Order: sequence, then C-alpha cells, then structure tokens
Amino acid sequence: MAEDEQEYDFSSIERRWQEFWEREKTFRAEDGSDKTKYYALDMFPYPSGAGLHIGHPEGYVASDILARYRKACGFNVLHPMGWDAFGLPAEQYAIKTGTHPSETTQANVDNFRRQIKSIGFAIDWDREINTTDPGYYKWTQWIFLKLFQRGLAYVDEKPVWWCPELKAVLANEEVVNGKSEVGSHPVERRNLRQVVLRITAYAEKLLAGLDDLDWPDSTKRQQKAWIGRSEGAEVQFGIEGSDEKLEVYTTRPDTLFGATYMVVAPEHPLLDKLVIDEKKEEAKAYVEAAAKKSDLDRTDLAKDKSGVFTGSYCINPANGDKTPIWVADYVLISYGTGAIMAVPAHDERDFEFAEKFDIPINRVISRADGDEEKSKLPYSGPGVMVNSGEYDGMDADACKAKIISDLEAKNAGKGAVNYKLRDWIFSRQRYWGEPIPLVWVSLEDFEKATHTDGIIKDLLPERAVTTQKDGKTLYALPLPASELPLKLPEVENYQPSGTGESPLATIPEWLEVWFDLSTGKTVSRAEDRPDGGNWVSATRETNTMPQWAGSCWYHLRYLDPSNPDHLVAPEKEAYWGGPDFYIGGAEHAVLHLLYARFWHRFLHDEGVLAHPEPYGKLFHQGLILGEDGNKMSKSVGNVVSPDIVIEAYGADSLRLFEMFLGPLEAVKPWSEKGIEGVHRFLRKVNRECLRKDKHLSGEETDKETLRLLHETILKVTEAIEDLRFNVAISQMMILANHMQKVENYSVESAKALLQLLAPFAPHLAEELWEKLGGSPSIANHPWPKAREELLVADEITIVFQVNGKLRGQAQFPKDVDKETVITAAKGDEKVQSFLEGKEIVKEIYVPGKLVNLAVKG
RNA sequence: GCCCGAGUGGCGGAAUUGGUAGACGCAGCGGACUUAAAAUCCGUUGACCGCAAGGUCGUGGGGGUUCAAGUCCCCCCUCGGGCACCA
Repeated sequence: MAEDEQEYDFSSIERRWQEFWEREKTFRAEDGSDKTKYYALDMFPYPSGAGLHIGHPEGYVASDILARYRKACGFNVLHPMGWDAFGLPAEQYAIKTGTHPSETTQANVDNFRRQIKSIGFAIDWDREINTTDPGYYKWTQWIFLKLFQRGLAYVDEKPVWWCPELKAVLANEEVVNGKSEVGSHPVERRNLRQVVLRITAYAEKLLAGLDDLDWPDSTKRQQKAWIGRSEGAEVQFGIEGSDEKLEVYTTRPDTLFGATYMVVAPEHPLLDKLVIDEKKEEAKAYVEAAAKKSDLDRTDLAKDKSGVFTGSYCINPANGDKTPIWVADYVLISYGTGAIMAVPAHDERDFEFAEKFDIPINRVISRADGDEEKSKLPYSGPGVMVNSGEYDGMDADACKAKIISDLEAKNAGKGAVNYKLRDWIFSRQRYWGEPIPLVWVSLEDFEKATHTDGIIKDLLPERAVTTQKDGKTLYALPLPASELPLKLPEVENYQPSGTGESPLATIPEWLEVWFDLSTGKTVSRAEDRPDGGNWVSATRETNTMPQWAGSCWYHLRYLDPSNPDHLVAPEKEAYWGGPDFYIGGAEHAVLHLLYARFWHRFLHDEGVLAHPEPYGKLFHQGLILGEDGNKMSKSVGNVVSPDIVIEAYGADSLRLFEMFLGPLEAVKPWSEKGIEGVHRFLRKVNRECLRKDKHLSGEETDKETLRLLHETILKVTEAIEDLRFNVAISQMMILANHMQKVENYSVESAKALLQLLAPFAPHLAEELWEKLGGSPSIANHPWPKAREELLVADEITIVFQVNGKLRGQAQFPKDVDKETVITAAKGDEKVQSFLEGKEIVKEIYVPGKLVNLAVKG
C-alpha cells in the first residue's frame, strides 16, 4: 500500500465534508415530516469581538452528537444556531470609535459563524436567527405588547445602579464589588423611571411548573429559592392613639405572644405618622442614611443592626400588649408588608436587635422534651406553646392555623403567601437593544384614545400605565402589531444622554411624533401634523429592552425563522414543540431560564403556544479550565482558541477531546497532551480503515471481534443516551485497539465502528465510510443495532473470595450450578490455604459472578 | 451562616441495582523498527514488604451496617457552586 494513502490529512478531509454537507443540505430539518422530531438546542452565543474560545463548543459538540445520533436513529432532527447579538460591548465600542453597533455585530457574527462552521456541526443553517434583525425583534416587541395589553407591564421608579463617571445605568452584572466593571468607577443607587414586567403574577405557575421538568436538581432548587414562596399570615396591629393599623407579615403566627417590638422599613409609608415629635430629627437622619446605603452596604453591614425608636406603640391583637415600634433597615420595604412583628426569642435577627437595644425577649415556644441545651434562645425549632394564654401546651406548628383562623374571626389578620421574587426591570437606558414600542400622551389624548374606534382601543390594559415627566402625568399607548418592527433610528453618536436616559432621548425627530389614535401610525413631528382628527402629539418611549428579551423566545423562532405573519406558525409549533434537549451554562440557572419560562407560559396562556413550558430537558455543561487549572481569561493568558487547535489537530480531534476530557457536567482542565491522545486514536482508525490487506469481505467471522464489536455498539449507544460521551469514546478506543491487534477483520466491522464514531468525529467518519464503499452521507445510514445474544460468552469467569478478599478464580460453563462452583472454590489450592484450620460459617454465591466464603477461627 | 455538589494512581478519569477498584487516555520507564529521528508497535507502571512465589495496605479522615462498602448510615475535614437580614 502506498505511504501517502495512510496519511490523516484532516484539513482537506474536513473542508471537503463541510462543503458536502452544506451543498447537499444534509442536516436540513423538515417541517411537517412523518418522522418523529428531535430538537437539540444550544444556548445561543453572544457574538463577542474576541471570538469563540474553547469552552463555547463543549455544549455544541454534545448537542451535535445527540443530533447526529438521533438522525441515524431515524428522527427528523432540528439542530439550529443563532446570535444573541444585542448587548453592551458593541455599544461601548460604538461610543469609542463611532462604528455603528450593527457593523460591529455583523463582523462578530461572521467570525462566530466561520468558527462554528469550522467545527462541522449538523446545523440547519437555513434557520439561522439574529436577535438584532428587525424581522426578529418585531416579534420580541409583539410579545411585549401582549404583556402590556394584559396589564403585565408597568412603569415605575426603581433603584438602579448609576455610574456618574460613565454617565450610564449599569446592570447588576456590570457592577463588581461596588464599582463599575468597566473602568472600576464608583456607582450609586438612583431612582430612575423603568419599564417593569409583572413576573410576580406568574410566581405560582413558575414554581409549580418546575415539578414536571427534567432539569438538574440544583437548577430547580435555585429557581425555587429565587421564587422563594413562604406561607404565613398578615396580622394587623392597632396603633395606639390612631385609627390606622400596622400590617405585618409573619411565617410564625404561633409566636404572636412573643412579639416584644415592631419594626417598619425606613421607606414605610406610615413612618412619618408614627414618629413622635421628639424623635423626628433622629428618625429623619436615620432614614436618610439608610437611603444612601446601597443594597450591598445594607447586606455587608448586616451583622451590625441599627434602628431608631419611633416613640409610637402598637397593640398586640393577641394579648393587648403595648409594643414599641422601631424603624430599622434590616426590614425591607420590598418584601411582605414592609413591616414585621419582632419575636426576639425565636428569630435570630430580632434576637440580635433586641440584645443591642435592650428590648425584652420573651420565650413562647419550648421544646417538648425540655432539652435546655438544644432550646437556647433564639430557638426556631419545633415545640409547644408557652406564655401564650389559651394556647399554652399546644404544638406550636399545629397552632399556626388555629391562630390564623382566630385572627380572621377577630378581623385582625388572615393567612397569606409571599414570594421573594420581584418584578422584572425590563428597560435599559441604552441604544443597542429592542426599542420598546410605546408612546406617551397626555391624559386628555389618552381619554380620547379610549373612545376612538380602531385597533388601539382594544390593545389598552385594564389599568392605564402612567409615568411622571416634568411634573405632568403621561399615559402609555401601544403601537399596534401592524406598526412593528419599531426600528432603531440612526444616531450621530452613541454617547449616553447624561441624564440616565437612553441615547434615543437625544433624537428629537424620532422621539417626538404625531400618533394616530385610531390606526397607531406615527409620523415625526418634524413634519406637519397629518390631516384627520385622530392625530395627537406623542413622545416615544426611549428605553430599550434588556438582552434577556431576545433569548426569552428564540427557541420558538427556529421553528419558523422567517415567518412575517406569525411568531411561529401554530402547526409548526405543534409539530416541533420545545427542545428535546437544551444545553448551556449553569450561570443561566435562574435569570434566562426563568424569564424564558415566564414568556413561554404567558404565550401559552394567551393561546399562542400549545405547550406551557419551553425546555423540558435541560443540561448544564461544565466549565473547561485553562491548562493551569484556572478559569480561562485573557488577563491570565491561558485562553485556548479553537482556531489554533483545529489547525494543529483538526475539528474531529477537537470535538472528540472536548468530550473525552471527563463527564460533560464536570469542571475540567484543558490539556494539550490530552488532545494528542485522541488525535492518535483518530489516526489509528484512519490507518486501520485503509489497511486493505487486513480487510475481509462478508460478515465478521472472528468470534472475539464480533463480540467486542457488539459490546461496543451496546455501550456506545447507552453512553450516548446517558450523555456519558467520555465512556463512549473509551469503548471505541478499546475496539480500535483490538482491530489493530488482530490479523484480519471484516470491512463491515470497520464500517460499524465508523457509524459509532460519526456523531463524534463526523468528517473522518464520512471520509473513511466512502473509502470503504459506503454511500455518503454516513449520517443517513441507520444506527447499528447491538446483537445482545453475542454478548453472552459460553464460559464465564467466577471469582473466589474468602472473607471478601480475592483468592482465586476459574472458568465455568455459563449455566453452571451453585454446588459445582462452591465445590470448585473450596477445592481451589489457594482458597484452601486460607481455609486451613478455620470454620466456614457462610457460603455466598452470586450467580455468574463470585463465591464468597466467610470463615472464622 | 444556610442549602447543594464533589474528593479514586504522577495527571484527566472508569467502576450508575453493594459483588474482581484503577477501564480508556496522558505522563513515566524498558524494548522493537531506523544510520538517526519522526511516526508506529510491544511490554511495564497504586503504595509498601519480598530474590521470587506471594503477602499486606489502599477510593479525603474517623466510626458503623454487611459474607462483601468507592458505592449504604453517622460524625468530621477540604474544595467547588448557589443563597445570604425575604420576617
């Protein structure tokens, strides 16, 4: 055979087959096919300027293996890719250079696409999507308008991070240790006008829906904790000398008799009335100081409680006790009622506060067993009621319901459920995002809108959405779907406005419009007011949507990527449903995955979608660390680029090695030496498949080869199903090593190995498949089936143990009986040496596996 | 502080219903081929004792259940992740 025929020329092989797949549209997903569908989805990337790093493809390779495997198993497979391309970096680059973010984005997308294509994924590129494409964000806006129409969007002043140096509002993730991530400038809390989505209305559904999802437990737990449901009671405390009531939320109504003081949050609406004159100054100073503290400070100083007595008292509805009311910033206005009854005996935080300010601590729960050590205050375990009047002696937990119903009878409280989940601040004061399709009008024009026939009237929420601007109240009107997409205007420069508003606020000809209350059409006020009676003067909303918006529903757009009339055609959604497999980083455990579930459930409730949940099965790939064991980062200089790896070893080696590194979910370091190992394996496969002198035609005749082949088919198949790709690769290595050792094997055996290998190393598999006479593409040939009857050996090895320690072994016919084996074990020379002078007390036989003789003496 | 997850050779990792610990790969050592190298192949490689046959120990540490424990139970240590005044 010729030397050069054995060369593994991965570069030309990979180029050739990538062209073939593209030309033949091998991986086109068929709409409305008779076959069962299989939808494998990757969390789509943000196309950064830095390009792909070695961590990106890990998940993509995993989903690609599943996609190719399922295709071979006869499924109609959808494996798409797209770009989550709105975001801050392109905008910051624009501020620096004046380059339009769309240009930067386009260049980055092109680079990402080139890199991803070079890895040879089974992607249907005809379905590529881009969140910055007006044809895409038209539907992002459309969904927003639905939410608006249903009263799930509102506008409110919310505290956000403001960086005076950058003159910009920053997202939480852009603030690190109280400084801006870019440039390390100080940041502060500022109340700014925000568009907010009422995700809290979906708290219960989002919580309940988790049960049916095949997701990592830790991710479900994180979402549960984030939603933070708790059950308790709202209790009204009378205020001494006032008709007002102070309402508190507690999960421990059973400790009502132990409330020795009350606390309201510094922002509590009743605070002003509660503070007596002598305390005014002190309280004012305290509230102001608390307002200046960021959330971070409040948390950091958590251990050091602070507060001021207001001078007022509540009356405890249970026992009529006079209870002092304090203001303290350890109570948050955003949770519950913004006020608590403090029970220092049974709450750690209240205990600490009470000790510091010398407030009485009254025990009302005792351990039933009287164990003093375990019931030290503050005690929050189970127990019986004490010092609680008529309730004394009752089980505390059982008492909760009783106290709630007694309070209800007295009209002093009721059972209540609370969530930690907060509404979703949905606006960003930025240019490079989806414009929010609302305009603002005066009260007069708004009222006119509610009476004007046309499409706008029906799109209004039940309760008007308002905001304050320059001392006037403005009313929100939606653009109708017919006016979407509302495109981003061109701007001169991308500098922030400096007022905390988006750069869009600096473009009067876009901002100020004539709005038709009947049709929803807009015309710039730079032009004359059009004829007709329904045109009013309006101002556009200048906020844009957060990056999460586009990724909330992209899994749907892949099903019908260029439909101009529907977000997704109902019959396509009905056929494809959600992804059968969704893979991406665990860092998205809460936000992206919760927001997407919210939108998806909402669209389901609206009748737009057939399925309630977007992602039935979810998986998180583990991080790939640098060779030094540190997280890959530019500053450490341990970043590995796939381009370099592909040039040196080929895409197949890259794919194979990313999967061979270890369990998919594990965090694991990269290794240059390691990739050489899998590269050697591919060379070996290449060499063996080209060794015509070793090839036999017809079925495999060598028993051992046949057995190992089918064992490999079985193990690789199971390993793929279980996402244990590293184990699958090991098994293929074992088979390749065997084929190299034996003198001959059937071409059919080699071809079966190639089929198993194809999902992992598709280029080489295609090349060798063709060279062995297979017709391309190997991806279209049915997955091999393991003949399990071949796996049962005629002879089995049974090991002999004495007291659990291995002392010998022997071969037996596969249907050997217990007596024979035990007799043989006892007769074994070595076993005997360990039995000598001892008494056998027990004989264990595990059929087909082992004998264990327990001895003593 | 609270809630999870993980600790197995020099390294990445196998052993997924309690049943031969260390598959596969890397690195190392010895050898074959070669003028030489590369490539490839063969052998060897947990620790300790022993010339050997063989033995003893061994899955973060300590205890326990069992004929049998990496796997189950209790306590502890280390690392990783999440939450963090949510009443």
